[in-house]
Amino acid sequence: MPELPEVEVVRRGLAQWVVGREIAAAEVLHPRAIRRHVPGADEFTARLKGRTVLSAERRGKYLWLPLSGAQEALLAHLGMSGQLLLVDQDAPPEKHLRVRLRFEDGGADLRFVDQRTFGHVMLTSLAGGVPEPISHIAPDPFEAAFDGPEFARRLRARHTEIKRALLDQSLISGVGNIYADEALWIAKLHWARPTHTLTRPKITELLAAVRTVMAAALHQGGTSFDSLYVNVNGESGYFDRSLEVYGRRDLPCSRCGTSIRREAFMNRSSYSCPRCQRRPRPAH
DNA sequence: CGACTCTCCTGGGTGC
DNA sequence: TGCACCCAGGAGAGTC
Repeated sequence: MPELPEVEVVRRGLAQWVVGREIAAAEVLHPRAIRRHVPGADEFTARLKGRTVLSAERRGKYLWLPLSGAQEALLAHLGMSGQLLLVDQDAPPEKHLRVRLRFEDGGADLRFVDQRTFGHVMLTSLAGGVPEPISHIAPDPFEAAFDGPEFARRLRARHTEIKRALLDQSLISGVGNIYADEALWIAKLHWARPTHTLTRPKITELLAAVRTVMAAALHQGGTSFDSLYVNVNGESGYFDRSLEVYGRRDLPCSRCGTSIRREAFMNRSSYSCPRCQRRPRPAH
């Protein structure tokens, strides 16, 4: 489940191994992978041919590669299971290979492999350096453009639960289910805490927790990827060791020893410590 | 427009 | 061994 740290690891790999190379050919092996590219597969491949990758950028969980020529970029979202792999061009196709880019230099392909097909790629215009389809996404907490006081103001104006707000990419981008649970545990907040009851200092504390947990994950992930393998892999578990609550149902809280609980939340799971993270009083 | 639910998808795990 | 079922979850579409 790639969130900001995992996507940043991929971005760094792309910056090192794909930037500066000219695309020779693109191939779409599954139409769903380019479902957001409205003009379709033929147009997608035609427009990519001959373009050179200029850089590798990221906002939240989105990645994009600005291209030579018009102000356009190849935009990618990894979804749940997406991987961007650098693979020898003669290597056999992966079982879930969706899109393949070949390069003029004859070096490794860039392959988009995605088992569950929640991810996608598309070719899109850039407006002020940001892909047009993600103009509604807020900056992520590691960007200079991220405005902490504005985030606090908007959060307090909402009438919803804090975890819903953390997962809302238009308020703050890059946070997913795993790091939301981890940050809430650090800040000792229950996921159902109403946003309008949070004080500004508490929001500052929570924001610091978000940055702490993501920076720690990035530090681990950034040291574990192979130079020729740009990978986001939910099963590798390379960040699992640092998790305090996510997936730790019935295991002891490292702060107080109480068993971690799992609760249903938005058709998924939320993990928390019943003692450190007290459920808010029901609204009435 | 805000708040919320539904939906897309595949494969691993579980219970009978 | 087979099969029905559940679960993982990001984010756009749709509803009220």
